[in-house]
Amino acid sequence: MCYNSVMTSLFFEQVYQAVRHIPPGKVATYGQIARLLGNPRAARTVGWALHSLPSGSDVPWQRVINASGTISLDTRGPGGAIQRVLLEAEGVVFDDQGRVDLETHGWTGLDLVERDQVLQLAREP
DNA sequence: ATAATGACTGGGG
DNA sequence: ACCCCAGCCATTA
Repeated sequence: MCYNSVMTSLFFEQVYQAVRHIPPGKVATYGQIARLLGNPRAARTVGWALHSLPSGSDVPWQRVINASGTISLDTRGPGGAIQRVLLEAEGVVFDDQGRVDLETHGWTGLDLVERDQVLQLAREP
């Protein structure tokens, strides 16, 4: 529940738990995570949660991209470049326009039982 | 309590 | 298919 002495909110914890379930080589959408947590319109907040992650966390933040299949961070800058490298190292393929085929690499999500476990985990780590 | 802040989205043009 | 924009919403200051 604590990251670098910083207490995070329940919603942020739920986001982190959900993202931890995305397997290597797969990607999820900000909106997809938001819907999974029962807050379908909190996509921006999901981005904010990942934004506030400390470096060195065990959350595979790189596996979350936008609904267009592209990396939201500026891919010309260091952050976006790192995200792309990390994903490619997991086998994720980018087309010539920097897009990921969500049909191929999109995470199918959790079943209901796992979803409840995620929510529960976030509540009581 | 109020206002600002994003690693977002869906729809319209 | 691409660009623009209004709507969104948990967190911060």
